[in-house]
Amino acid sequence: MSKGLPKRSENYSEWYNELVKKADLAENSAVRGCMIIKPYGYSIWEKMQRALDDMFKETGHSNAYFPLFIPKSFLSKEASHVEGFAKECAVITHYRLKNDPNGGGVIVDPEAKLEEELIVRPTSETVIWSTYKNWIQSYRDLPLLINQWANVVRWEMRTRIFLRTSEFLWQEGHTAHSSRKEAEEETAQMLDVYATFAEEWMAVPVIKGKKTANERFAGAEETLCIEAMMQDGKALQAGTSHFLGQNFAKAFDVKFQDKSGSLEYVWGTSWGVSTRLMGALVMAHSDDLGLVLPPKLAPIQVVIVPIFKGDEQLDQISEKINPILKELRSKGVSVKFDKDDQSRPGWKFAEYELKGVPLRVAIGMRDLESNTVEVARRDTLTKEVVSIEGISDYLVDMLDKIQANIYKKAFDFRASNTYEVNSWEEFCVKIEEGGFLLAHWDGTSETEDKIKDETKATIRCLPFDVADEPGVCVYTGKPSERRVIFARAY
RNA sequence: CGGGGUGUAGCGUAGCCCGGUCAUCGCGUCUGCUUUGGGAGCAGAAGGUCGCAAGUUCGAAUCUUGCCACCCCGACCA
Repeated sequence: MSKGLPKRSENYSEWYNELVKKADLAENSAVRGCMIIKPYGYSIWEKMQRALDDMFKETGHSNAYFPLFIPKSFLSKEASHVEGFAKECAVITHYRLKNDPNGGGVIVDPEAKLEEELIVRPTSETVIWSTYKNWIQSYRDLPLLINQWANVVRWEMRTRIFLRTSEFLWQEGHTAHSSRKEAEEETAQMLDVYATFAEEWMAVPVIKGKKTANERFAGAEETLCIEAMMQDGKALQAGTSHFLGQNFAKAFDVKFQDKSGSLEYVWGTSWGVSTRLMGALVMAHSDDLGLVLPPKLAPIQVVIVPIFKGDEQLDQISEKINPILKELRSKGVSVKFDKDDQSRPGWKFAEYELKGVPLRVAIGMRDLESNTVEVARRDTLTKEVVSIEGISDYLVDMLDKIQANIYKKAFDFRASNTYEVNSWEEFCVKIEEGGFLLAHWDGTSETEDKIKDETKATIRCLPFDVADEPGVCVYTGKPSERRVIFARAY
Protein backbone atom coordinates (compact mmCIF):
# COMPACT_ATOMS: atom_id res chain seq x y z
CA MET A 1 0.00 0.00 0.00
CA SER A 2 1.61 3.21 -1.12
CA LYS A 3 0.88 6.33 0.80
CA GLY A 4 -0.23 9.69 -0.40
CA LEU A 5 -3.16 10.67 -2.52
CA PRO A 6 -3.22 13.41 -5.16
CA LYS A 7 -4.66 16.63 -3.79
CA ARG A 8 -8.27 17.46 -4.52
CA SER A 9 -7.38 21.02 -5.23
CA GLU A 10 -4.69 20.14 -7.76
CA ASN A 11 -6.33 17.47 -9.83
CA TYR A 12 -9.82 16.51 -8.82
CA SER A 13 -10.29 13.67 -11.25
CA GLU A 14 -6.94 12.11 -10.47
CA TRP A 15 -7.73 12.39 -6.77
CA TYR A 16 -11.03 10.62 -7.40
CA ASN A 17 -9.51 7.81 -9.48
CA GLU A 18 -6.70 7.18 -7.02
CA LEU A 19 -9.00 7.29 -4.05
CA VAL A 20 -11.35 4.71 -5.54
CA LYS A 21 -8.39 2.39 -6.07
CA LYS A 22 -6.44 3.05 -2.90
CA ALA A 23 -9.48 2.75 -0.65
CA ASP A 24 -10.15 -0.67 -2.20
CA LEU A 25 -13.52 0.28 -3.62
CA ALA A 26 -12.94 -0.86 -7.18
CA GLU A 27 -10.43 -1.27 -9.95
CA ASN A 28 -10.47 -1.31 -13.71
CA SER A 29 -10.92 -4.62 -15.43
CA ALA A 30 -9.36 -6.17 -18.49
CA VAL A 31 -12.47 -5.10 -20.39
CA ARG A 32 -12.65 -1.49 -21.42
CA GLY A 33 -15.01 0.58 -19.36
CA CYS A 34 -15.89 -2.17 -16.92
CA MET A 35 -14.96 -2.30 -13.26
CA ILE A 36 -14.24 -4.84 -10.62
CA ILE A 37 -15.98 -3.85 -7.44
CA LYS A 38 -13.78 -5.01 -4.60
CA PRO A 39 -15.09 -6.44 -1.31
CA TYR A 40 -14.82 -3.17 0.60
CA GLY A 41 -16.58 -1.23 -2.13
CA TYR A 42 -19.16 -3.93 -2.61
CA SER A 43 -20.04 -3.98 1.07
CA ILE A 44 -20.93 -0.29 0.82
CA TRP A 45 -23.08 -1.09 -2.21
CA GLU A 46 -24.74 -3.90 -0.22
CA LYS A 47 -25.62 -1.45 2.51
CA MET A 48 -27.12 0.88 -0.06
CA GLN A 49 -29.06 -2.00 -1.57
CA ARG A 50 -30.37 -3.08 1.80
CA ALA A 51 -31.61 0.38 2.73
CA LEU A 52 -33.20 1.02 -0.65
CA ASP A 53 -34.70 -2.43 -0.89
CA ASP A 54 -36.35 -1.99 2.50
CA MET A 55 -37.82 1.29 1.34
CA PHE A 56 -39.12 -0.30 -1.87
CA LYS A 57 -40.77 -3.07 0.13
CA GLU A 58 -42.30 -0.55 2.52
CA THR A 59 -43.89 1.19 -0.44
CA GLY A 60 -45.41 -2.06 -1.65
CA HIS A 61 -42.97 -3.22 -4.31
CA SER A 62 -41.77 -6.78 -4.93
CA ASN A 63 -38.54 -7.92 -6.50
CA ALA A 64 -38.40 -10.06 -9.61
CA TYR A 65 -35.82 -10.84 -12.24
CA PHE A 66 -36.02 -10.39 -15.99
CA PRO A 67 -33.45 -11.62 -18.52
CA LEU A 68 -30.21 -9.99 -19.53
CA PHE A 69 -30.90 -10.53 -23.23
CA ILE A 70 -33.57 -8.72 -25.15
CA PRO A 71 -34.75 -9.66 -28.65
CA LYS A 72 -33.66 -6.91 -30.98
CA SER A 73 -37.19 -6.44 -32.22
CA PHE A 74 -38.41 -5.42 -28.75
CA LEU A 75 -36.24 -2.37 -28.70
CA SER A 76 -37.73 -0.95 -31.86
CA LYS A 77 -41.29 -0.90 -30.53
CA GLU A 78 -41.14 2.41 -28.74
CA ALA A 79 -39.76 4.97 -31.18
CA SER A 80 -38.05 7.49 -28.93
CA HIS A 81 -36.78 4.72 -26.67
CA VAL A 82 -34.91 3.10 -29.60
CA GLU A 83 -33.46 6.41 -30.58
CA GLY A 84 -32.19 6.99 -27.07
CA PHE A 85 -30.46 3.66 -26.65
CA ALA A 86 -29.65 2.25 -30.08
CA LYS A 87 -26.27 3.94 -30.20
CA GLU A 88 -25.00 2.24 -27.08
CA CYS A 89 -26.25 -1.32 -27.22
CA ALA A 90 -24.07 -4.41 -27.12
CA VAL A 91 -25.43 -6.97 -29.59
CA ILE A 92 -25.20 -10.76 -29.41
CA THR A 93 -24.85 -12.16 -32.92
CA HIS A 94 -23.44 -15.66 -32.31
CA TYR A 95 -23.79 -18.38 -29.73
CA ARG A 96 -20.69 -20.50 -30.23
CA LEU A 97 -16.93 -20.38 -30.56
CA LYS A 98 -14.67 -22.93 -32.17
CA ASN A 99 -10.98 -23.67 -32.37
CA ASP A 100 -9.26 -21.52 -34.94
CA PRO A 101 -8.24 -23.87 -37.76
CA ASN A 102 -5.20 -21.61 -38.30
CA GLY A 103 -4.07 -22.08 -34.69
CA GLY A 104 -4.33 -19.02 -32.45
CA GLY A 105 -7.03 -20.01 -29.95
CA VAL A 106 -10.74 -19.67 -30.60
CA ILE A 107 -12.81 -17.81 -33.17
CA VAL A 108 -16.48 -17.09 -33.52
CA ASP A 109 -18.12 -20.01 -35.30
CA PRO A 110 -19.71 -18.46 -38.41
CA GLU A 111 -22.15 -21.39 -38.49
CA ALA A 112 -23.56 -20.30 -35.15
CA LYS A 113 -25.20 -17.04 -36.17
CA LEU A 114 -28.41 -16.17 -34.34
CA GLU A 115 -31.51 -15.75 -36.44
CA GLU A 116 -32.66 -12.89 -34.33
CA GLU A 117 -29.86 -10.97 -32.71
CA LEU A 118 -30.10 -10.25 -29.01
CA ILE A 119 -29.42 -7.00 -27.22
CA VAL A 120 -27.75 -6.90 -23.85
CA ARG A 121 -30.21 -4.83 -21.81
CA PRO A 122 -29.38 -1.15 -21.50
CA THR A 123 -32.55 -0.98 -19.37
CA SER A 124 -35.47 -3.38 -19.17
CA GLU A 125 -38.63 -1.49 -20.11
CA THR A 126 -39.09 -3.53 -23.27
CA VAL A 127 -38.77 -7.04 -21.84
CA ILE A 128 -40.81 -6.05 -18.86
CA TRP A 129 -43.66 -4.47 -20.78
CA SER A 130 -43.79 -7.42 -23.18
CA THR A 131 -44.28 -9.54 -20.06
CA TYR A 132 -46.77 -7.18 -18.44
CA LYS A 133 -48.99 -7.69 -21.47
CA ASN A 134 -49.51 -11.24 -20.25
CA TRP A 135 -49.83 -10.36 -16.60
CA ILE A 136 -52.40 -7.62 -16.88
CA GLN A 137 -55.98 -8.11 -18.00
CA SER A 138 -58.16 -6.43 -15.42
CA TYR A 139 -58.06 -3.47 -13.07
CA ARG A 140 -57.77 -6.16 -10.39
CA ASP A 141 -54.23 -6.87 -11.64
CA LEU A 142 -53.24 -3.29 -10.98
CA PRO A 143 -51.23 -1.67 -9.69
CA LEU A 144 -48.30 -3.92 -10.59
CA LEU A 145 -45.31 -2.85 -8.53
CA ILE A 146 -42.08 -4.60 -9.49
CA ASN A 147 -38.43 -3.87 -8.92
CA GLN A 148 -35.35 -5.71 -10.08
CA TRP A 149 -31.73 -5.57 -9.03
CA ALA A 150 -29.63 -6.18 -12.09
CA ASN A 151 -26.67 -5.28 -14.21
CA VAL A 152 -27.10 -3.35 -17.46
CA VAL A 153 -24.77 -2.47 -20.30
CA ARG A 154 -24.48 0.82 -22.12
CA TRP A 155 -21.56 1.02 -24.50
CA GLU A 156 -20.17 4.36 -23.41
CA MET A 157 -17.62 6.35 -25.36
CA ARG A 158 -15.86 7.66 -22.34
CA THR A 159 -16.04 5.93 -19.00
CA ARG A 160 -15.18 6.80 -15.42
CA ILE A 161 -15.14 4.32 -12.63
CA PHE A 162 -18.53 4.20 -10.86
CA LEU A 163 -19.72 7.40 -12.53
CA ARG A 164 -20.06 6.01 -15.99
CA THR A 165 -19.07 2.44 -16.73
CA SER A 166 -20.09 0.27 -19.64
CA GLU A 167 -21.60 -2.26 -17.30
CA PHE A 168 -23.11 -1.09 -14.06
CA LEU A 169 -25.28 -2.44 -11.27
CA TRP A 170 -28.58 -0.83 -10.46
CA GLN A 171 -32.16 -1.36 -9.51
CA GLU A 172 -34.95 -0.60 -11.90
CA GLY A 173 -38.52 -0.28 -10.73
CA HIS A 174 -41.28 -0.82 -13.27
CA THR A 175 -44.85 -0.20 -12.32
CA ALA A 176 -48.20 -0.29 -14.08
CA HIS A 177 -51.30 1.61 -12.97
CA SER A 178 -54.91 2.07 -13.91
CA SER A 179 -54.84 5.85 -13.95
CA ARG A 180 -52.59 8.70 -14.95
CA LYS A 181 -52.93 10.18 -11.50
CA GLU A 182 -51.82 7.04 -9.72
CA ALA A 183 -48.80 6.63 -12.00
CA GLU A 184 -47.82 10.24 -11.49
CA GLU A 185 -48.09 9.78 -7.74
CA GLU A 186 -45.90 6.70 -7.96
CA THR A 187 -43.30 8.63 -9.93
CA ALA A 188 -43.24 11.35 -7.30
CA GLN A 189 -43.27 8.88 -4.42
CA MET A 190 -40.20 7.04 -5.70
CA LEU A 191 -38.36 10.28 -6.24
CA ASP A 192 -39.05 11.03 -2.59
CA VAL A 193 -37.69 7.63 -1.64
CA TYR A 194 -34.48 8.42 -3.51
CA ALA A 195 -34.19 11.86 -1.98
CA THR A 196 -34.71 10.44 1.50
CA PHE A 197 -32.09 7.79 0.86
CA ALA A 198 -29.57 10.27 -0.50
CA GLU A 199 -30.02 12.67 2.37
CA GLU A 200 -30.55 10.36 5.32
CA TRP A 201 -28.24 7.51 4.37
CA MET A 202 -25.64 8.97 2.05
CA ALA A 203 -25.71 12.36 3.80
CA VAL A 204 -25.83 13.96 0.38
CA PRO A 205 -28.31 16.83 0.04
CA VAL A 206 -30.22 16.70 -3.22
CA ILE A 207 -32.46 18.95 -5.22
CA LYS A 208 -35.65 17.39 -6.49
CA GLY A 209 -36.95 18.55 -9.79
CA LYS A 210 -38.13 17.86 -13.28
CA LYS A 211 -35.92 17.32 -16.31
CA THR A 212 -36.27 19.42 -19.43
CA ALA A 213 -37.28 17.70 -22.67
CA ASN A 214 -33.60 17.54 -23.67
CA GLU A 215 -32.59 15.63 -20.57
CA ARG A 216 -35.65 13.42 -20.33
CA PHE A 217 -35.45 9.62 -20.43
CA ALA A 218 -36.06 8.25 -23.91
CA GLY A 219 -39.63 6.96 -23.86
CA ALA A 220 -40.81 8.93 -20.83
CA GLU A 221 -43.41 11.63 -20.77
CA GLU A 222 -41.74 13.19 -17.77
CA THR A 223 -38.51 12.56 -15.91
CA LEU A 224 -38.03 13.58 -12.30
CA CYS A 225 -34.59 13.62 -10.78
CA ILE A 226 -32.47 14.29 -7.75
CA GLU A 227 -29.36 16.35 -8.37
CA ALA A 228 -26.40 16.52 -6.02
CA MET A 229 -23.39 18.81 -5.97
CA MET A 230 -19.92 17.33 -5.84
CA GLN A 231 -16.98 19.03 -4.14
CA ASP A 232 -15.68 20.42 -7.42
CA GLY A 233 -18.99 22.21 -7.91
CA LYS A 234 -20.22 19.90 -10.64
CA ALA A 235 -23.68 18.41 -10.59
CA LEU A 236 -24.33 14.71 -10.43
CA GLN A 237 -27.67 13.19 -11.29
CA ALA A 238 -28.12 10.73 -8.48
CA GLY A 239 -31.45 9.15 -9.37
CA THR A 240 -34.32 9.39 -11.81
CA SER A 241 -37.99 8.53 -11.73
CA HIS A 242 -39.94 8.47 -14.96
CA PHE A 243 -43.61 8.89 -15.71
CA LEU A 244 -44.00 6.82 -18.86
CA GLY A 245 -47.56 7.80 -19.63
CA GLN A 246 -49.06 5.12 -21.86
CA ASN A 247 -46.06 5.01 -24.18
CA PHE A 248 -44.93 1.50 -23.36
CA ALA A 249 -48.47 0.23 -22.85
CA LYS A 250 -49.25 1.31 -26.37
CA ALA A 251 -45.98 -0.02 -27.80
CA PHE A 252 -46.54 -3.43 -26.19
CA ASP A 253 -50.31 -3.39 -26.26
CA VAL A 254 -50.86 -3.63 -22.53
CA LYS A 255 -54.55 -3.02 -21.80
CA PHE A 256 -56.84 -3.66 -18.87
CA GLN A 257 -60.56 -3.83 -18.46
CA ASP A 258 -61.74 -1.18 -16.03
CA LYS A 259 -64.74 -1.42 -13.71
CA SER A 260 -67.09 -0.24 -16.41
CA GLY A 261 -65.84 -3.00 -18.71
CA SER A 262 -64.03 -0.86 -21.24
CA LEU A 263 -60.47 -1.60 -22.38
CA GLU A 264 -57.84 1.00 -21.48
CA TYR A 265 -54.10 1.24 -21.86
CA VAL A 266 -52.26 1.09 -18.53
CA TRP A 267 -50.07 3.87 -17.19
CA GLY A 268 -46.45 3.21 -16.40
CA THR A 269 -43.49 4.39 -14.39
CA SER A 270 -39.88 3.38 -14.11
CA TRP A 271 -37.17 4.53 -11.72
CA GLY A 272 -33.59 3.68 -10.97
CA VAL A 273 -30.43 4.35 -9.07
CA SER A 274 -27.11 2.75 -9.84
CA THR A 275 -23.56 2.13 -8.67
CA ARG A 276 -23.04 5.71 -9.76
CA LEU A 277 -24.18 6.50 -6.21
CA MET A 278 -20.86 5.09 -5.08
CA GLY A 279 -19.15 7.81 -7.05
CA ALA A 280 -21.44 10.41 -5.55
CA LEU A 281 -20.64 9.17 -2.08
CA VAL A 282 -16.90 9.46 -2.69
CA MET A 283 -17.03 12.85 -4.36
CA ALA A 284 -19.43 14.42 -1.89
CA HIS A 285 -17.54 13.91 1.36
CA SER A 286 -14.01 12.64 0.99
CA ASP A 287 -10.80 14.60 1.52
CA ASP A 288 -7.08 14.46 0.78
CA LEU A 289 -6.57 11.76 3.40
CA GLY A 290 -9.11 9.43 1.88
CA LEU A 291 -12.74 8.46 2.09
CA VAL A 292 -15.16 10.01 4.51
CA LEU A 293 -18.10 7.65 4.85
CA PRO A 294 -21.43 8.41 6.46
CA PRO A 295 -21.81 6.07 9.44
CA LYS A 296 -25.02 4.59 8.07
CA LEU A 297 -23.22 3.21 5.03
CA ALA A 298 -19.78 2.53 6.48
CA PRO A 299 -18.89 -1.18 6.43
CA ILE A 300 -16.89 -0.57 9.60
CA GLN A 301 -18.34 2.16 11.80
CA VAL A 302 -15.90 1.97 14.66
CA VAL A 303 -12.39 0.58 14.60
CA ILE A 304 -10.57 -0.10 17.83
CA VAL A 305 -6.80 0.00 17.61
CA PRO A 306 -4.91 -1.40 20.59
CA ILE A 307 -1.49 0.00 21.34
CA PHE A 308 0.60 -2.67 22.99
CA LYS A 309 3.91 -4.42 23.36
CA GLY A 310 3.65 -8.17 23.61
CA ASP A 311 0.80 -10.59 24.20
CA GLU A 312 0.48 -9.73 27.85
CA GLN A 313 -0.45 -6.13 27.20
CA LEU A 314 -2.75 -7.14 24.36
CA ASP A 315 -4.52 -9.54 26.71
CA GLN A 316 -5.07 -6.77 29.22
CA ILE A 317 -6.47 -4.50 26.54
CA SER A 318 -8.64 -7.26 25.10
CA GLU A 319 -10.09 -7.94 28.50
CA LYS A 320 -11.18 -4.33 28.68
CA ILE A 321 -12.37 -4.16 25.09
CA ASN A 322 -14.26 -7.44 24.70
CA PRO A 323 -17.31 -6.41 26.73
CA ILE A 324 -17.41 -3.13 24.82
CA LEU A 325 -17.37 -4.97 21.51
CA LYS A 326 -20.29 -7.05 22.68
CA GLU A 327 -22.18 -4.00 23.83
CA LEU A 328 -21.59 -2.10 20.62
CA ARG A 329 -22.67 -5.06 18.51
CA SER A 330 -25.82 -5.44 20.54
CA LYS A 331 -26.57 -1.82 19.68
CA GLY A 332 -26.15 -2.65 15.99
CA VAL A 333 -22.78 -0.97 15.56
CA SER A 334 -20.33 -2.66 13.21
CA VAL A 335 -17.05 -2.58 15.04
CA LYS A 336 -13.62 -3.99 14.27
CA PHE A 337 -11.02 -4.68 16.93
CA ASP A 338 -7.75 -4.65 15.01
CA LYS A 339 -5.43 -6.83 17.05
CA ASP A 340 -3.04 -7.38 14.17
CA ASP A 341 0.49 -6.95 15.48
CA GLN A 342 2.04 -6.99 12.02
CA SER A 343 1.31 -3.35 11.36
CA ARG A 344 1.90 -0.54 13.78
CA PRO A 345 -0.69 1.85 15.16
CA GLY A 346 0.35 4.80 13.00
CA TRP A 347 0.00 2.71 9.90
CA LYS A 348 -3.43 1.55 10.97
CA PHE A 349 -4.55 5.10 11.69
CA ALA A 350 -3.66 6.21 8.18
CA GLU A 351 -5.20 3.10 6.65
CA TYR A 352 -8.56 3.51 8.39
CA GLU A 353 -8.61 7.17 7.47
CA LEU A 354 -8.06 6.22 3.84
CA LYS A 355 -10.98 3.82 4.11
CA GLY A 356 -13.25 6.37 5.71
CA VAL A 357 -14.02 4.59 8.97
CA PRO A 358 -16.04 7.20 10.88
CA LEU A 359 -14.68 6.57 14.38
CA ARG A 360 -11.37 5.28 15.61
CA VAL A 361 -10.77 4.28 19.20
CA ALA A 362 -7.20 3.89 20.37
CA ILE A 363 -6.40 2.22 23.67
CA GLY A 364 -3.03 1.56 25.29
CA MET A 365 -1.46 1.08 28.67
CA ARG A 366 -1.86 4.73 29.60
CA ASP A 367 -5.58 4.44 28.98
CA LEU A 368 -5.88 1.30 31.05
CA GLU A 369 -4.41 3.16 33.98
CA SER A 370 -6.66 6.16 33.59
CA ASN A 371 -9.67 4.15 32.42
CA THR A 372 -9.94 6.15 29.19
CA VAL A 373 -9.69 5.73 25.43
CA GLU A 374 -8.77 8.12 22.66
CA VAL A 375 -11.60 8.69 20.19
CA ALA A 376 -10.84 10.18 16.77
CA ARG A 377 -13.45 11.43 14.34
CA ARG A 378 -12.84 10.94 10.64
CA ASP A 379 -15.07 13.82 9.56
CA THR A 380 -13.47 16.53 11.70
CA LEU A 381 -10.08 14.85 12.25
CA THR A 382 -10.38 15.73 15.92
CA LYS A 383 -9.34 13.54 18.83
CA GLU A 384 -10.38 13.47 22.42
CA VAL A 385 -9.74 11.37 25.47
CA VAL A 386 -12.93 9.91 26.85
CA SER A 387 -13.76 7.88 29.93
CA ILE A 388 -14.33 4.25 29.19
CA GLU A 389 -17.46 4.25 31.33
CA GLY A 390 -20.45 4.49 29.05
CA ILE A 391 -18.19 4.48 26.01
CA SER A 392 -20.59 2.51 23.84
CA ASP A 393 -23.38 5.03 24.29
CA TYR A 394 -20.90 7.78 23.64
CA LEU A 395 -19.82 6.15 20.37
CA VAL A 396 -23.35 5.47 19.20
CA ASP A 397 -24.23 9.07 19.86
CA MET A 398 -21.08 10.24 18.09
CA LEU A 399 -21.97 8.20 15.00
CA ASP A 400 -25.26 10.09 14.79
CA LYS A 401 -23.42 13.37 15.17
CA ILE A 402 -21.03 12.47 12.38
CA GLN A 403 -23.87 11.47 10.10
CA ALA A 404 -25.51 14.83 10.77
CA ASN A 405 -22.28 16.78 10.47
CA ILE A 406 -21.23 15.48 7.09
CA TYR A 407 -24.70 16.15 5.76
CA LYS A 408 -24.48 19.67 7.08
CA LYS A 409 -21.03 20.15 5.59
CA ALA A 410 -22.28 19.04 2.19
CA PHE A 411 -25.38 21.17 2.57
CA ASP A 412 -23.39 24.27 3.47
CA PHE A 413 -20.98 23.64 0.63
CA ARG A 414 -23.86 23.50 -1.80
CA ALA A 415 -25.44 26.62 -0.33
CA SER A 416 -22.24 28.60 -0.66
CA ASN A 417 -21.79 27.42 -4.25
CA THR A 418 -25.29 28.20 -5.46
CA TYR A 419 -25.86 31.58 -7.04
CA GLU A 420 -28.70 33.54 -8.53
CA VAL A 421 -27.48 35.02 -11.78
CA ASN A 422 -29.34 37.64 -13.76
CA SER A 423 -27.18 38.49 -16.71
CA TRP A 424 -25.41 36.53 -19.39
CA GLU A 425 -22.04 38.05 -18.42
CA GLU A 426 -22.53 36.98 -14.84
CA PHE A 427 -23.61 33.53 -15.99
CA CYS A 428 -20.44 33.04 -18.05
CA VAL A 429 -18.19 34.11 -15.20
CA LYS A 430 -19.92 32.06 -12.52
CA ILE A 431 -20.17 28.89 -14.53
CA GLU A 432 -16.37 28.80 -14.78
CA GLU A 433 -16.16 28.78 -10.99
CA GLY A 434 -18.45 25.77 -10.70
CA GLY A 435 -21.58 25.41 -8.65
CA PHE A 436 -25.29 25.70 -9.32
CA LEU A 437 -26.65 28.75 -11.09
CA LEU A 438 -30.26 29.72 -10.52
CA ALA A 439 -31.24 31.58 -13.64
CA HIS A 440 -34.24 32.38 -15.75
CA TRP A 441 -34.72 30.44 -18.96
CA ASP A 442 -37.21 30.98 -21.74
CA GLY A 443 -38.32 27.36 -21.78
CA THR A 444 -37.07 26.39 -25.24
CA SER A 445 -34.75 23.56 -26.22
CA GLU A 446 -32.98 25.87 -28.63
CA THR A 447 -31.87 28.20 -25.86
CA GLU A 448 -30.87 25.30 -23.66
CA ASP A 449 -28.75 23.89 -26.50
CA LYS A 450 -27.08 27.19 -27.20
CA ILE A 451 -26.20 27.69 -23.56
CA LYS A 452 -24.78 24.20 -23.48
CA ASP A 453 -22.69 24.82 -26.59
CA GLU A 454 -21.28 28.03 -25.25
CA THR A 455 -20.71 27.12 -21.61
CA LYS A 456 -21.00 23.30 -21.28
CA ALA A 457 -23.68 23.96 -18.66
CA THR A 458 -26.96 22.09 -18.83
CA ILE A 459 -30.23 22.56 -17.06
CA ARG A 460 -29.99 20.07 -14.24
CA CYS A 461 -33.62 20.41 -13.36
CA LEU A 462 -36.60 22.63 -12.93
CA PRO A 463 -36.54 22.50 -9.13
CA PHE A 464 -39.77 21.85 -7.25
CA ASP A 465 -39.00 24.15 -4.38
CA VAL A 466 -38.40 27.47 -6.08
CA ALA A 467 -40.97 30.18 -5.90
CA ASP A 468 -42.70 31.65 -8.93
CA GLU A 469 -40.73 34.71 -9.83
CA PRO A 470 -41.33 36.39 -13.17
CA GLY A 471 -38.13 37.39 -14.93
CA VAL A 472 -36.37 37.32 -18.24
CA CYS A 473 -34.28 34.55 -19.78
CA VAL A 474 -30.62 35.02 -18.99
CA TYR A 475 -29.72 34.22 -22.61
CA THR A 476 -32.53 35.53 -24.82
CA GLY A 477 -34.25 38.07 -22.59
CA LYS A 478 -37.61 36.43 -23.24
CA PRO A 479 -40.07 36.13 -20.34
CA SER A 480 -39.70 33.36 -17.75
CA GLU A 481 -41.92 32.24 -14.88
CA ARG A 482 -39.28 30.96 -12.50
CA ARG A 483 -35.64 30.08 -12.16
CA VAL A 484 -34.07 26.77 -13.17
CA ILE A 485 -30.77 25.21 -12.15
CA PHE A 486 -27.84 25.30 -14.52
CA ALA A 487 -24.55 23.51 -13.87
CA ARG A 488 -21.83 21.55 -15.50
CA ALA A 489 -22.54 17.92 -14.82
CA TYR A 490 -20.96 14.50 -14.60
C1' C B 1 -14.79 7.78 -32.15
C1' G B 2 -11.14 12.27 -33.17
C1' G B 3 -6.56 15.02 -30.90
C1' G B 4 -2.66 14.58 -27.15
C1' G B 5 -0.14 11.53 -23.46
C1' U B 6 1.18 7.07 -20.75
C1' G B 7 2.25 1.61 -20.21
C1' U B 8 9.32 -1.02 -17.23
C1' A B 9 8.77 -6.29 -10.23
C1' G B 10 2.56 -5.99 -6.18
C1' C B 11 2.65 -0.17 -6.37
C1' G B 12 5.33 4.34 -7.95
C1' U B 13 9.45 5.22 -11.17
C1' A B 14 14.91 5.98 -14.08
C1' G B 15 16.61 4.55 -18.74
C1' C B 16 13.99 5.46 -24.68
C1' C B 17 15.90 11.23 -28.66
C1' C B 18 21.81 8.82 -29.34
C1' G B 19 19.98 0.54 -30.37
C1' G B 20 25.19 -3.11 -27.56
C1' U B 21 26.68 -6.03 -19.10
C1' C B 22 21.01 -0.83 -18.00
C1' A B 23 17.09 -3.49 -16.53
C1' U B 24 17.56 1.91 -11.98
C1' C B 25 15.78 3.70 -7.48
C1' G B 26 11.88 4.13 -3.64
C1' C B 27 7.70 1.69 -1.29
C1' G B 28 5.85 -3.06 -0.43
C1' U B 29 7.12 -8.59 0.17
C1' C B 30 10.32 -12.57 2.66
C1' U B 31 14.26 -13.77 6.90
C1' G B 32 16.48 -12.16 11.45
C1' C B 33 17.06 -8.80 15.54
C1' U B 34 15.39 -4.34 17.74
C1' U B 35 10.67 -1.65 17.82
C1' U B 36 5.00 -0.29 18.69
C1' G B 37 0.49 6.69 21.50
C1' G B 38 0.47 9.05 13.66
C1' G B 39 2.43 5.27 7.65
C1' A B 40 9.43 2.01 12.39
C1' G B 41 15.20 1.02 12.19
C1' C B 42 19.31 -2.01 10.76
C1' A B 43 21.23 -6.31 8.10
C1' G B 44 20.31 -9.83 4.40
C1' A B 45 17.10 -11.98 0.37
C1' A B 46 13.46 -12.94 -3.31
C1' G B 47 10.76 -10.83 -7.26
C1' G B 48 10.75 -8.52 -14.38
C1' U B 49 8.15 -12.47 -21.29
C1' C B 50 10.37 -3.90 -20.14
C1' G B 51 1.52 -3.66 -22.16
C1' C B 52 0.65 -7.49 -26.40
C1' A B 53 2.00 -9.03 -31.46
C1' A B 54 4.65 -8.63 -35.77
C1' G B 55 8.84 -6.23 -38.26
C1' U B 56 13.99 -3.84 -38.98
C1' U B 57 18.87 -5.48 -37.05
C1' C B 58 24.44 -9.56 -35.75
C1' G B 59 21.80 -7.46 -31.45
C1' A B 60 15.48 -4.05 -29.40
C1' A B 61 12.91 -1.55 -23.02
C1' U B 62 15.13 1.79 -26.83
C1' C B 63 13.61 2.15 -34.02
C1' U B 64 8.83 0.84 -37.33
C1' U B 65 3.73 -0.98 -37.79
C1' G B 66 -0.64 -2.96 -35.72
C1' C B 67 -3.47 -4.08 -31.42
C1' C B 68 -4.93 -3.56 -26.08
C1' A B 69 -5.53 -0.74 -21.61
C1' C B 70 -5.45 3.73 -18.86
C1' C B 71 -5.17 9.30 -18.37
C1' C B 72 -6.29 14.46 -20.30
C1' C B 73 -9.26 17.33 -24.00
C1' G B 74 -13.58 17.10 -27.45
C1' A B 75 -18.39 14.61 -29.48
C1' C B 76 -22.25 11.14 -26.55
C1' C B 77 -24.43 9.68 -21.87
C1' A B 78 -27.16 7.51 -15.59
